Amino acid sequence: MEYYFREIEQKWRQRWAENGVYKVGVDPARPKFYVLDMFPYPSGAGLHVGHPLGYIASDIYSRYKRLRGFNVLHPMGYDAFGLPAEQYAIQTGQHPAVTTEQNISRYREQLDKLGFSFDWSREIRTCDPEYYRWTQWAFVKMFNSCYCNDAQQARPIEELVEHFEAQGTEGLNVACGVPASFTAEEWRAMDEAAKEGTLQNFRLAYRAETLVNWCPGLGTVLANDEVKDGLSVRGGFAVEQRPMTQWFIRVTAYAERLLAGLDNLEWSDSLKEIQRNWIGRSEGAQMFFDIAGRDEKLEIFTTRPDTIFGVTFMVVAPEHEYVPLLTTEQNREAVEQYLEQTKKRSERERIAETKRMSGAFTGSYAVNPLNGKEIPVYISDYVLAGYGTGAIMAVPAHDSRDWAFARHFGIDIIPVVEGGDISEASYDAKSGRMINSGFMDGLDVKQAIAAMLDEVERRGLGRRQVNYRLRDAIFSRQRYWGEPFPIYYKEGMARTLPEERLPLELPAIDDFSPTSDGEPPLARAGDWRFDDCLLETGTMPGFAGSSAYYLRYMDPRNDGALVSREANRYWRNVDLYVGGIEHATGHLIYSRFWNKFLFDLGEVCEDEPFRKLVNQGMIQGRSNFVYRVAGTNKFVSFGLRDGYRTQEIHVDVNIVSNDRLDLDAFRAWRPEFADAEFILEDGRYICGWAVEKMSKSMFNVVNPDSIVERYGADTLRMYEMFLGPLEQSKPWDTNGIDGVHKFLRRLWRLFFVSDGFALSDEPATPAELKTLHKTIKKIGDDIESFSFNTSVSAFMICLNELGACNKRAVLRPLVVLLAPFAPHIAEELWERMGEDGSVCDARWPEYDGQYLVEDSFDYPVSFNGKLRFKLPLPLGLSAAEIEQAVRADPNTARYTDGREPKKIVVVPGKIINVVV
RNA sequence: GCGGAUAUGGCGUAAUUGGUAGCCGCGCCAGACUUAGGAUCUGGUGUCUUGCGACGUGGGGGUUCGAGUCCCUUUAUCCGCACCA
Repeated sequence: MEYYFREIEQKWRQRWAENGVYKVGVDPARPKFYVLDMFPYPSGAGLHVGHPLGYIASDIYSRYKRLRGFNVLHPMGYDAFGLPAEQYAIQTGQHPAVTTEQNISRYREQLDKLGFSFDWSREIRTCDPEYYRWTQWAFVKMFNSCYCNDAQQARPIEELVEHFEAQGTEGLNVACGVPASFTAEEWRAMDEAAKEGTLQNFRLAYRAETLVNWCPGLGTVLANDEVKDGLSVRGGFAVEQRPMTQWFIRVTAYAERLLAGLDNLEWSDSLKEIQRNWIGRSEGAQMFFDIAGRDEKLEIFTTRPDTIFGVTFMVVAPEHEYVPLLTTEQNREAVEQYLEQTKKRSERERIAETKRMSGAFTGSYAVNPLNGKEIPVYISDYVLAGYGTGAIMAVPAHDSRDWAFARHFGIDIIPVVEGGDISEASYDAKSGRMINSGFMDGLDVKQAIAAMLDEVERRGLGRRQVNYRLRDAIFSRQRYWGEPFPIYYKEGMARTLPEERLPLELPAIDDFSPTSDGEPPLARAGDWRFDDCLLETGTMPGFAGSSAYYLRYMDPRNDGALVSREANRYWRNVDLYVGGIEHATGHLIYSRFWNKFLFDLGEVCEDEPFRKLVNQGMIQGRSNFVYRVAGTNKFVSFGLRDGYRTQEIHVDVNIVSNDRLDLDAFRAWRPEFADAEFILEDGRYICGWAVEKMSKSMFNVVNPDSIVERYGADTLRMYEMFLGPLEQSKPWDTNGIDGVHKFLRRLWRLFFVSDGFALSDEPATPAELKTLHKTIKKIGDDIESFSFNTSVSAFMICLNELGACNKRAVLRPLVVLLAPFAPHIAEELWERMGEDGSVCDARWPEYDGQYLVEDSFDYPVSFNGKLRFKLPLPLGLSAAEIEQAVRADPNTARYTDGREPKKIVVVPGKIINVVV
């Protein structure tokens, strides 16, 4: 009987849904396991064949865990707020809610065809008010919290106020934007607005004016992880730096915990490394330099305090607050000209011109605190306003940027570390002996750093300091399709909505572009007010909704809490998270922050959200080409194209199979090719190919629906796994899917005898048992280690070895093994075998070690490392006995020319090596 | 520039973690059944060589009885960060 996959798959999809086979709930009697996929943004283009890769892997793992007796939570939902829907709305006037809804149904339809074991009763959408209510709720909590550095924990803002009332900033160690210092009296003397202004400096969600990434193309600000190479990640529009007042989340308060927490996570080293670099911890010193003739001091940060004797100038960022103060009358014109010039340069140009040094002398001098020398202070945009203090001490001898600057402006270059040649380039050494450095002379760089740090603190020139590259997250977007802020403004002060007013729902508007005076679209809503006060018109960024969604899945319909204590204590956190590495510096940082914050509040019981994380590789496109003979409508096959002048044209990969073009389909593809003629090789037209990004314009997008239609979901699932290691990026190549499909068909046929379903109850032979148990062990080991590609191979090997076996004793366990990979066919066979219930609830077979043990072994015998022959010997011989057998073997005499071997190396069960 | 990863037949890949390199699949070749099939089954298929055999895991060197695997060095590709002081 033929393997009629279409009917089988449809039948089981329906059955699973009707019987709620994948519904789960809290069950203290069973161990839990939480498997999560990164939920998709439902884009208009629908799913392509690359999207399900991670979902298939996580589904296999979920089903496996379930067969192993775990209560598996495996939910799915949609990250439904976002820019593309809104951009589309601006163009077409269609409400984003409408298009999003349409896209979601399309996604659901596509996902349903793939046989996932999602518990859809737990579906969530970030744009659902019942969901984003809890995003807003968390934001209010952040607004009302600060971060105590001593306790390393978020604390209620009231505690901070109490502290101010009692002792001002005295003894305060709370994360803040700019250091503040005032007494209790001064605090009490402040009016409400001043107090609020002060508190903003400490709140975990706060408003501040700083330089932000403004994207005119999108009409909104963006967080650092949303900008790449000076362009917006979404849309690729230019981004500029602009001072604006925006909402921020004080992620930096958690920098140390975000860094330390990585150590205990089962994440790939490369992903951890990306996060470590993004957090960018560096140890060094904060130091103050006197400004000649002034009371103010210039504060800098350096990781190399040891090089202080090599400092020959100072540089401050163009945006530094001291620039007006430092600029003398004679230099005013030059400085202003430079400021003008840097302002005009876009972020992109600035990045592109990193090698060109530019700057201006301010006219002021700073004093080197160690040797009292006066050194000039410059401004230059190679110093960033946003990092450290926006000012540096420049050591041209040992820093390439400082060196280039010094060369350009003719400033002294004084070496302080021995061994480099500084005439042509700086000597950026991190070790070596100190010279020209007073008390540090002769010390190694490492010792010198320690010595200098002591000296700095002893003399009160500054102190040890840790700096982070991580910035606070810009949290507002001047857009419509996002979570509204639970914030209103009264007397110029931001206030949070009372909790009972949440969710604050998005108002209906019909024009999604900014207002004529540049206000965000929400300003168009007629009644965007609370208590007669204006509500915040910005909305939250994309990462807001995805930062705690894994918690909501635990208890998705709870209207009294984000997640109940009971559900949270049971499901705890995500045991396995599968998703793309592109979220390394965005979502995966923010949700860790969000979770830690909720942990501090006692709302959740785990400090880290995702215990183990697997990054599936990206699926690239594999394009096909035809070769048109120049100036004709003739197409020459790939192998013959060298004889012609040809033009390479992308051809739809869906009308190509194994690089062989379907000629009729090609003629029908586009009118211009209707009369195409072909120059064939061996009667076929062979296409060329290349690996490219999967995109419509390259005609290399493969839709999973078409594969499911042609081969079935089970084949697609297994083939995607068979393609290669899960974590590796690879092109989608449909060549070879036949092999997997053939496997399923062959397997199917084993269960039938002359077209009728029939299994033999004969006992299995030792050889069959050996194959079976080998496979059980292999599949189990492979799933545990996410080597799904090799497990698919193992199934095929198993089938090759079994031949025409149709014994229940062998095939029944095999069906269970197969169930995670190809659930539909497994379910069908399970039913036909007369088994009770769903194969989902079967027990994973245990392998029996006795069948894996060999009784003899063909020892490869090599002479001086070269394999010469194989010697079959029974297992269990001692090394000495094996050596005896080798000496006695006539072959040995042949390869040693009759001489005694010098040495015989025996690795029992592996190899024998004879050294002659 | 800094950090991370990868490199194996015509192609995707595998290798018990230092022990017979190339499992499994695609493709290709041959055959069987058949005769419009892009179906099914069987066998073969790293390179060179008529053969014996030699060579072979990006290149070069090393450790070892033995290296795809470990060490040094180098090249190429991909990813992340990027004037981060």
